[in-house]
Amino acid sequence: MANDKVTSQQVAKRAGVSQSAVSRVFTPGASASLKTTDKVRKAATELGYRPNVLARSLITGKSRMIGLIVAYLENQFYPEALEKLSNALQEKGYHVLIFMTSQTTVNIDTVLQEILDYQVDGIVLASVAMSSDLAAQCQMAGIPVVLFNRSQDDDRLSSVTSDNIGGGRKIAEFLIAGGHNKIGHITGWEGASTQRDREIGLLEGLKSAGQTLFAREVGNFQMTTAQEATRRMFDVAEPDRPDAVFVANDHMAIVVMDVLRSELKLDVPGDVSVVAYDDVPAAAWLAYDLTTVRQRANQMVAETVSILMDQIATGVKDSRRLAIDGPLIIRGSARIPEGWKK
Amino acid sequence: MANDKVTSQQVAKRAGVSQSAVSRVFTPGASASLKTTDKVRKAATELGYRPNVLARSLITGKSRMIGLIVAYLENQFYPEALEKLSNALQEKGYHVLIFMTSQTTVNIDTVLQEILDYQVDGIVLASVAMSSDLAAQCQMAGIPVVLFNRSQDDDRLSSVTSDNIGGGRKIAEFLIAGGHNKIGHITGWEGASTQRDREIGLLEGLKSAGQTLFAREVGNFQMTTAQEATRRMFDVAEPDRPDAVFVANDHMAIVVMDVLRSELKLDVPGDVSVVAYDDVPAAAWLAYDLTTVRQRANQMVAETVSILMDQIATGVKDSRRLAIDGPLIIRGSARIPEGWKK
DNA sequence: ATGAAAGCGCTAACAA
DNA sequence: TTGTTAGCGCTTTCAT
Repeated sequence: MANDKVTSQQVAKRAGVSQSAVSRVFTPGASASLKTTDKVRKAATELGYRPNVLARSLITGKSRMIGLIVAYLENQFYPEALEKLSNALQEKGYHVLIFMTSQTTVNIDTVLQEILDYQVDGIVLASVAMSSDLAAQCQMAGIPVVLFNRSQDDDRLSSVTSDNIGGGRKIAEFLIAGGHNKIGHITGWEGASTQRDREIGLLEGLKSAGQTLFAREVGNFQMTTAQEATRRMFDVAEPDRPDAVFVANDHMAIVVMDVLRSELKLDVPGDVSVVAYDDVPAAAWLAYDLTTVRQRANQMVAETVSILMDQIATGVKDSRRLAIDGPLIIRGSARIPEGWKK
Repeated sequence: MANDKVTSQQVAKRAGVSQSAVSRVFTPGASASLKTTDKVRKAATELGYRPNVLARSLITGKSRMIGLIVAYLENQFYPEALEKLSNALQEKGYHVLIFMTSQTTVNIDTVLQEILDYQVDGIVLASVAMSSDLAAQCQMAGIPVVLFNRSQDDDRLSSVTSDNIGGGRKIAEFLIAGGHNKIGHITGWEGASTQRDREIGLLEGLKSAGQTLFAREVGNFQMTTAQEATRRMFDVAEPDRPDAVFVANDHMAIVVMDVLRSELKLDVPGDVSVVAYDDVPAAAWLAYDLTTVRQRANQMVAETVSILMDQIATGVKDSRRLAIDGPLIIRGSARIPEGWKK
């Protein structure tokens, strides 16, 4: 019966060795004879002993915990990323300590402080607005920070995003090739780097073709806001109505399509093409069948973990900033240009 | 500049007091004069000192971490619950340490052991198949365990679920009142208590009306499996085709509706009524507009936290097993009986 | 109310 | 390879 609170001391006594011998057996790079190892392991399993990670952390200075700060899990992209991140870290012997910074929470810096109290070995900041440069301070204090799906002008911080500018441009090219010339944009939260970059790419693409943005409304990455934005943009006389719209993420695109079809009786893609960003699972659901730019969550997570592990191992020296290219996934929500390579 | 690794020792020196005085100032129930408190707080902020939670844990035996074991985050119900759980615990000064037990993971007991190594103050097991009675051992060893959205015959363990039997019965009654007499069931994973109970309720309800289950296929709570199940159940000649189906959760119902409509060209609810369980956000999306039994995530989380806090405070004495009633949310995926009270 | 001292469970020198 | 010793940063008696 595995009782809690079995100490290495007790195991030592039972195995007839010193307490440090027990420690060595359970410490990866330590030396112990086969004989001792056997005795200790035997006693340990009999007593149900397992090392106390916290006590170990106190002395090694490594907690083997990574703090994750995330604002909301409603957008499917985040739970997906969290799942992959947690799995990837578990494989390396790390675990994720979660901190939500939802509406109710006072502010992010408070949360960052709290997370530091736990002596985490690294921090992942997912889609969070950072008021201060506290994160940069962490980085400087030697604790690795990586911005996930978000970047910042401050290049002291590492970040992993998709190639949002490239993605925006791909969308513009696709829409233009499809013969659209009244292209609208429903934006995310304008304070987000992802929003900024996606729009930059979109505008660049339009400009190359001699077009400009036909309409623009702010959706804030929120469903309700996007809903109203859609009405403002599309509940107008035909000539003023966009024939295509780039919605800044899939999460909003769902409700955009709902409003377009159920409320305004517009056909997608007959009357208006809808293209979005992320390729969350729901984008593939047939009722939406959304053409969208894929964010390679697997790769983004892998890079995030890689940065973290490198910086933990060798110390925080410099920052890496990655923008991972993602393909446009062609589905049925937007008109497909003649002979377009899938 | 808040440097890491500022100790209470350093603060003490700067404030001109003893190290224990510093500790007292940062320990809730301790006594310190206003004068000392001021001096200490001042020195602390100047140095950027914050207590090391891990060191504190070592002595108090409380880590203020709750371990969450969860299998997959794809079903929206879980990220939603996780978000609420994390928020609720944060308010009480606790934080969630996540452990995924996805396909790749060896087995749950290993994970449970790992989580115990971190000295968590409590464990939430969400929708996980437990092979052994290790969880019961934890409970006995004094560490609170609560099964979330899952129960078990072993009543040593606390659990919080929705009233799955009642929910299943509500669905039967609703479908029967709607005039259906060929009711099918696409099940979840048959090893799950939620599945078992929902089906028990369904069968009870059918029996009361003198009906029996018209068709049954296993969906395993997985989209791909549910897809095949739907084909087997509905790709048949009309007389053998159910006129209604209870899908064991919303997550599967999405794909069931997709197959029904896009692949088999059946109208929902014209040709077949679809009812499910959970009321995840996607159930309300107009393209699905799913009639479903709501699981009150807020309340389930609140109860989970309450059990945890009680048991942490007073010790694990007995177990509580809660089944929270949830309403049937009537939407458009199923025929609505004449004069049905919404 | 405060300081000195002990010790939570462990790792990491240091000798032997 | 092993035991002894000294802490990691903190809380908590115990005196004062």
